[in-house]
Amino acid sequence: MWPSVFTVPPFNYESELHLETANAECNASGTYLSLPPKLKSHILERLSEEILKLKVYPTDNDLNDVAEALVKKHPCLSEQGSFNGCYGWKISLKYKMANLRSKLRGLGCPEVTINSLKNKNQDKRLAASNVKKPRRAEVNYCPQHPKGETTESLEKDRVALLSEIKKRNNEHIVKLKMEKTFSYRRQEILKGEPLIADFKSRWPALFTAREIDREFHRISTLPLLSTFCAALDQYSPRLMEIFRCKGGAAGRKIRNVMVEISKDDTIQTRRACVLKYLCIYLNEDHE
DNA sequence: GTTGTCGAGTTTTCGCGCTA
DNA sequence: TAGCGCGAAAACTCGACAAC
Repeated sequence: MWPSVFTVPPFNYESELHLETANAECNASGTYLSLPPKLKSHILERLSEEILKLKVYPTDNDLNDVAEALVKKHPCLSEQGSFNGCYGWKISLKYKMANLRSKLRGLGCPEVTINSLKNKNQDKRLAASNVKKPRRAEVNYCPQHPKGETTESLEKDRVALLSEIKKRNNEHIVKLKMEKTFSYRRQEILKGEPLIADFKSRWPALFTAREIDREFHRISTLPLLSTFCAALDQYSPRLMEIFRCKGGAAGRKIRNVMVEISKDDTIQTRRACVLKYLCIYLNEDHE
């Protein structure tokens, strides 16, 4: 997750010494540092390393955060003539990240190679078209294959999974193979954008409650069920208020089902009922 | 309609090592 | 020490799409 306040990383000894002296001079006499290219290059390099730990595609606001944090920590780096003192830094970071992505693309980093022109559909082979990047909470968006594995070897594991899933008491093996083939599955989804029915026939093992929970965890590093239930519990009182205010046929239906809670007000019943009311509220089949 | 962003490619700048 | 070539990094351009 992008931090609310970006922490500027420490630079190498030489650069820190340079900045320390320049900051002292800036505080004493208000003179800003005339930046040597080598120092600028090192600063951009270190900042881009830190940004890369969080995002391959930082937004304009993200880069603004970084630039602001930089001039806040090192006032001598403020730019005269810039409306906020760091606009030039933001632009340089933007270039730096774009060049870094080009470098990573050349090295085969999957998260950026999926957006290279040669990996786009022929009819939409345009740079800005359909750029795939992690959405909120997607930590392992497009991971690399495990060491020593290739697309071909993982395809063999996928085929093996089709028979493994049919065996009894074989959950452990299925779990291991699903774990192993995660990167392959992600790349298949992101590159191929398959239809759900096709994907389901290729990966039937994924469509079980346990494996969906695990897959969610692999992508977001969060446990799906407990995260969901915690949020459900948090919003339940407010949802109940909304349901009570609902009028019409849906309102009557909800009030009929509400009797269940009065009979057995445990946490499980309450959760089940809130989900049921939500279905009715949204005019969907709660059964 | 405007602004920002993308990948790819190009140009510019800079530093380094070598040589005379 | 100046001049040169080279490579890496930074900066820029392009033509398009996407988001607001």
